[in-house]
Amino acid sequence: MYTYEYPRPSVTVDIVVYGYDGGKQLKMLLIERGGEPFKGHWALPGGFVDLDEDLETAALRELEEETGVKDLFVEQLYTYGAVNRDPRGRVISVAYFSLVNLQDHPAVASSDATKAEWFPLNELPELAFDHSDIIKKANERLAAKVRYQPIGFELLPAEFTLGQLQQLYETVLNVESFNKRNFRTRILRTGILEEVGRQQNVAHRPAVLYKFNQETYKKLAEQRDGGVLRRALDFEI
Amino acid sequence: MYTYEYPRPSVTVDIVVYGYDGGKQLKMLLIERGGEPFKGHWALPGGFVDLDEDLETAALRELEEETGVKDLFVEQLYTYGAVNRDPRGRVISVAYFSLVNLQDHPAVASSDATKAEWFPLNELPELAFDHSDIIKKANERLAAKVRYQPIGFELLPAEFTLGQLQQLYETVLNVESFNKRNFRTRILRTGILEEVGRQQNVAHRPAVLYKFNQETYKKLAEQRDGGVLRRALDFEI
DNA sequence: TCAAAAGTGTTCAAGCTACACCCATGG
DNA sequence: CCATGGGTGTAGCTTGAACACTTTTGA
Repeated sequence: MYTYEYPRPSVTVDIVVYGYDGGKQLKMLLIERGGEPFKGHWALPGGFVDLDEDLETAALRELEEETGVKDLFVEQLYTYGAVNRDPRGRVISVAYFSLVNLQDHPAVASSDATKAEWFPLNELPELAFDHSDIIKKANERLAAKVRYQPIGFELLPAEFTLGQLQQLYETVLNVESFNKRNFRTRILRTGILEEVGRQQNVAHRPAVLYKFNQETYKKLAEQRDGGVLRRALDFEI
Repeated sequence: MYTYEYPRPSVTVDIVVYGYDGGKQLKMLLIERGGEPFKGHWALPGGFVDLDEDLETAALRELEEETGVKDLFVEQLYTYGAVNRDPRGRVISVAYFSLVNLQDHPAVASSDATKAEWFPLNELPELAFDHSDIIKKANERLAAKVRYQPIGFELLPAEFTLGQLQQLYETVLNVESFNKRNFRTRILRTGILEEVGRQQNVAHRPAVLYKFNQETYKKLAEQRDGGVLRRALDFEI
């Protein structure tokens, strides 16, 4: 038992993991809760933070314990602390956000306690706690992020075609289709893609395979953060 | 005394408040700590979250208690939870972010316990805890925010000239000077400014005074969030 | 030889940048 | 009448959007 002079909340982490398999839908990793509250409901992976581990460490640990998915980059999303968000008492949850490609992280371990599953984004079940709020915010973050960062780093396999990249963007931004010509021009102009070969055995003209050049990307990102603004003001209003 | 089956961290809030007075420097609101740890050091306003109040409520309450500043909009910034960030034990802090104009919030109450003061951003003292990390992140957020949101809503008095608005942007983005012509064109094109009069008694051609039109801004923001993208992809890299 | 997807050339309009210039006021 | 900051016209270039077209492969 642990005793304190003032009352303290519990602190948890929840992780929103998006997966992409090349199709027209992103997927999200959910678990079925094995215990109360919300037993039997689907929820985001997550759990209580140990006192001797950082928040991000806790997120990765819980994710692996509950779903078997590991070795991914997470980014903090938002912290949820409404007084009554958890029937067990005051629970403050730090939400994390991650992108993975399903080729690298297909295995979803079903431990004895929990069942884990990838759901298409437009077919999510009803969720426990305020997890649908968290997902809503994560969706907004993703849509914003895709505008200024090459999310393909994480969502696509190491080598991919421009067609796959375009399909991914159309999926994430939920648009019919970009103009192929313009998409290619813009992406290639950035210089963050590097040719690595050609497709084999496809029933059409084989596409050039590309990989992301992390170094070039970092240089460009530094320039941006260093104040070399392409436009003085954007007012993307 | 409060007893729990598992150990729990303490949870605090910290608030980064930027103030603007029309000059070439933004200011930040800091308090001098009256107790240990870091007694006598400067720090962000903040404190422990009560179990029956939301996080944002706690942030506003602590801010008013410590500095007398109230009635402002805050936005969540980031949550800091490194294991050893506080010598008192495991303390997780949810940081908030706010913009105010110093005309409306000049009074900085010095309660018996704490001293509060506005510091120019480039003359900040050494800070307690990991508060300089928090401020660094807040600065990044501010620089990003200014690109896509009219921060003048909060930082300027109700009526202002385009010259003042431009001075603000130059201050926040830390650039020498924008081209006046282009700045005016871009801002006015958005339609979020509304003429409300003219300057009086100035030793030069009196400028038109503007105010922000919140309604027009909301409409535009909804359009943007609703998917009407001005450009398909930005890659502001 | 056909279907399918990759990949290119080019036009037109919109937007950004830069520079030069005029305007109104108080001292 | 001048210093000061407000305010405007416009040329030249860059970028974005759109469309039509050619290329390469396996079946």
